[in-house]
Amino acid sequence: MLIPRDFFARPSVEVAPDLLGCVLEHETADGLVAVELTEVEAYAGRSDPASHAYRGKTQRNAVMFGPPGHAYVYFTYGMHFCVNMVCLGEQGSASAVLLRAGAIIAGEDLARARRTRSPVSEGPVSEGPVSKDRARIAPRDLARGPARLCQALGIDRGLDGADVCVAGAPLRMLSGAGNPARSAKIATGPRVGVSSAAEIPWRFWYDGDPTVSVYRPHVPRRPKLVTP
DNA sequence: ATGAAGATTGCCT
DNA sequence: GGCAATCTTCATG
Repeated sequence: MLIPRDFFARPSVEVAPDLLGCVLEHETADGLVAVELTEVEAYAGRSDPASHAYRGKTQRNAVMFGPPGHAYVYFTYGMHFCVNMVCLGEQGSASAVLLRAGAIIAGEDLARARRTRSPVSEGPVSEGPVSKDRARIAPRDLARGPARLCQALGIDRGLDGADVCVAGAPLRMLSGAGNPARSAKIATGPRVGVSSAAEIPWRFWYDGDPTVSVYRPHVPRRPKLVTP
């Protein structure tokens, strides 16, 4: 079932755990890919130093300041896209939930084809360079990580601002099967690297699920070496 | 105008 | 475990 907009009209920390088990579908000319969410992370917006919205509204994050139930897609590291669900749009809170990982439940072949191309290649799946031999990606790794999830679903900046609460829209969010056994195994934890509000559990995931991304501490790159 | 850092990933040793 | 790839955004001069 399509998720009603009211679902997203709450603080992101409340929405995040409820998104686990929900299904994000993207339908294109190439076909349909559906992902059941297994890991998400909440961002509080203006009050959150780690949020893109912390320093106010810009062209890039404008969608976060809009109504809930829309996708905020951003480009990072020169090659990756990540997708968020905008929550509580009113009051300029600009909160959102980052979709970090999921399990492919439909369109696995298409997802694998997309994941086999170079990260930022545009256009039809039938084109674009195939990088080395990534043809045999394990199913659990197809959408394991925020950028991988976007690539598997074929999400790019063109979907920034897309409404996921409209039936028949290319990108839509469906409610999950409501598996109680699974819901009971939701793990939470603080985000690493953010000192403020560390007491709030920002990350939510299905404990033990193989598609949950592995934590890799962020290492700032050393400054570019200047040649004399 | 210019530069540094980034809600990451894949490949290298 | 380390580092390159690659470019947009934001802050500063």
